Amino acid sequence: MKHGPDIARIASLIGDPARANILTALMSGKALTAGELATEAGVSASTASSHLARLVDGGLVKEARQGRHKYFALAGDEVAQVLEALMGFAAGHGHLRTRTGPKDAQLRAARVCYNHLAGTRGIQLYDSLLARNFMVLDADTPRLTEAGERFVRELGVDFDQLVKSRAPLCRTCLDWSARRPHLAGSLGRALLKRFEEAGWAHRVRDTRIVRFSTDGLRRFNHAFPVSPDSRA
Amino acid sequence: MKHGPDIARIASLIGDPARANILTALMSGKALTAGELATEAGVSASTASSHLARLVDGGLVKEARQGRHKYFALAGDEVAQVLEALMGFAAGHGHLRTRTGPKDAQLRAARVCYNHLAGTRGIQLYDSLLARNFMVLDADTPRLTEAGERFVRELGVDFDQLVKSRAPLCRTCLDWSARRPHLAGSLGRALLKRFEEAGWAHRVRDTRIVRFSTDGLRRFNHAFPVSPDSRA
DNA sequence: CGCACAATTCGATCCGCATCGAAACGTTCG
DNA sequence: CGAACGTTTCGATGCGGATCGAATTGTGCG
Repeated sequence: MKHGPDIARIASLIGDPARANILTALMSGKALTAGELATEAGVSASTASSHLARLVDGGLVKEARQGRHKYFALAGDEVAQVLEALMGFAAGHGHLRTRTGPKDAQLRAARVCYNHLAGTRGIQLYDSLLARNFMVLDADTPRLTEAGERFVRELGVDFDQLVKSRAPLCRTCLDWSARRPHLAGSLGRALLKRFEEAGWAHRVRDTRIVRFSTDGLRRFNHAFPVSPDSRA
Repeated sequence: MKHGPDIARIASLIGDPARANILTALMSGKALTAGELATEAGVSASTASSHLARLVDGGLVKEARQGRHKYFALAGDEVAQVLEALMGFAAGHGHLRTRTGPKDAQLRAARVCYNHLAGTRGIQLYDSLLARNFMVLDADTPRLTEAGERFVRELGVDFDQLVKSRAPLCRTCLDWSARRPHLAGSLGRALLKRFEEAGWAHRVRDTRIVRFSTDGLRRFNHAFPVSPDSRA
């Protein structure tokens, strides 16, 4: 009866409201302290501590002590993927959203998925790279072509640095609202960082929203064009 | 604090061992009766009934009364995707597999993911369609080209029937063991059905394993060739 | 019509665990 | 060293919900 892996164990970890709030908060990609997570989840410090211990034990969250605080972050891209998958389903089939505020529109447009760009802009980036053969899917996970390497170098990404770290360069991640893949992996991270450095966009404090400036958006559209019919 | 959708609600539904077993059983794609699911989950009939009611209420499972039994099935492809995502993570980070039996190897090779082909063979199929431009990713979800349409017609798929139903033709689904996309959607379903009809493969009773005959595998490899280096 | 079987409802039980406050521990800073 | 603060441990409390058996409803078959 019990073939597949122990899915109940980790689902029940996500299943508690307090822990779910913690994980959702960590989707911002930033490492947060135990105290911050406690207020974020709306529970006392002690309960939050207990929850965090369990999350770490379950492999969902990584901890790093720094002075007298302890910082927590998601254990990896894979955890973010699971959470996005859950959000994707819950968004459609959950009891209809209380009220779709303006925040939701912004989240759908561009947001950070753990540490890379997701939402409409994230999909645009992914599609554009594929359409112009800067990235191909032929055999393995998405793979950057030589032309693609030149391209990201021109954008100002420190490519040598990326290659040095062993982490996988390209990865796909399923999108939250539209059910479409976008670019994760260390390249996804690096690109988002680059956009921020270049002043194209900045994260809105305490949210996962990524706001593009009008000028930054123009440059982004120029760098990552898509065929007109797939514009969202 | 509480932006994103209600992920805790549905995660907690999956989080109970009995319900997780039920859902895993339903990943076979077959509709099962309440009684079968009860024994499968290892609980009494009454508790299973209660669980099933909750799963239906949560939108994870669909029910269909037929005579004096009630058949249950997963509510849709999206649910299967969430479950596969969870399995993918749990497989890696769960307490190391009790013992990797021969069944696991077969599951990794070829299995049914709700209703389409997954595992090494599923990935092979997906990659092959892309590599030969029978399918392209350019803008929207993967899309069958004209050449691809001819190709699947030659394989004996009733394509007109597929187009008539409104269900999306192509969809990607993240793989369980290797973290790679494979083909879901109505075309994915139809292809798996075709393989079974043609005698290339058959499902092993009461499992998600798909076993190819030696001759069937030869034909499959011929129909869906891949570049040698990506053979798994 | 009445028996057999599938599924559900009901009531009762019981365990897990989320939660908190207070106290203990560790670190930083004055 | 001592005070302030962040974090964790401990003990106690209470609630939700998983579970079962028995009784009930509903369906098919003889």
